[in-house]
Amino acid sequence: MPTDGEMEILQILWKYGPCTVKEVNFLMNEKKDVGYTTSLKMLQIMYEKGLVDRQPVGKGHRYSAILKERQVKKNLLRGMIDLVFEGSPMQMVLQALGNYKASPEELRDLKQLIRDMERQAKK
Amino acid sequence: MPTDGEMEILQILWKYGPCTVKEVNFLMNEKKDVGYTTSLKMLQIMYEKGLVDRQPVGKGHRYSAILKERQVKKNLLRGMIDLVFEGSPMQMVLQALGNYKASPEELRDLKQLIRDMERQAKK
DNA sequence: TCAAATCTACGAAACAATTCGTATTATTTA
DNA sequence: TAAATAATACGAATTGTTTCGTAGATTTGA
Repeated sequence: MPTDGEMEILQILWKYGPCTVKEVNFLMNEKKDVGYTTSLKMLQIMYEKGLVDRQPVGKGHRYSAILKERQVKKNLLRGMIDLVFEGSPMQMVLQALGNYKASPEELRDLKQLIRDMERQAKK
Repeated sequence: MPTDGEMEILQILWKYGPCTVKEVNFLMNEKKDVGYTTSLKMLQIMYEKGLVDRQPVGKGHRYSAILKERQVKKNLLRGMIDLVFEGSPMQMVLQALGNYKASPEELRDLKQLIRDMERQAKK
């Protein structure tokens, strides 16, 4: 499971596709100050862990995420639900949506989702 | 912000109220093997951090959570939403509820919540 | 009373995450 | 070609978490 720091890098790779260290470091610095070698080291460690792949490009490398965004987020969510919300997704959802002001579009999406869930439940 | 290990203890304190180290340790061991001194040390560190309070009871202590369950869970959720779901609660909710089979009661709660949200939106 | 148990303090080991300095090698460019 | 730049490797410092061992103090109960 990726750490928080690794998640930041994964987000970048998912959003922008395969990147060089330089690019990753540049994008990282939009959120916080990080030295080049720090970004490099993170990518190297993530490579050892099998979190990212890399292709030689010129003399350097271009790193890309291996894990699927959807899968990772699902797992992280699962972990949080188990640890914090007694294994109940619904409890988390209720918590997340309490005092959240949704836009009309979001409400529409949400209602659509509920219709889907009701259809599921009938089966 | 509590670590995962600290969360496990907080969950116990929230659920059962103020506990002695012995009680905490016993309840911890329902989930995983932990030595008594480990539980003690965690509680001591949490006490130093101000995560728990304690009252002397007999020769020992009885520890209680200081942080409010609701507030902590809200913050953890906030962190996950920012880190993983681009700051969008709705994105997380949609992810959490996709392929989740809700019970009729849960669906009822959810629909009620949406009605509340719509009323909110009108204001 | 004295042995067992209970509770606590202290410290340290083990591990992992994060950060960066320095050195090496290769490449570009002036 | 020599100097600047770029990419990498390596290692180490720092910090935090989790886990226990050991030892001291206190209480209990046989």
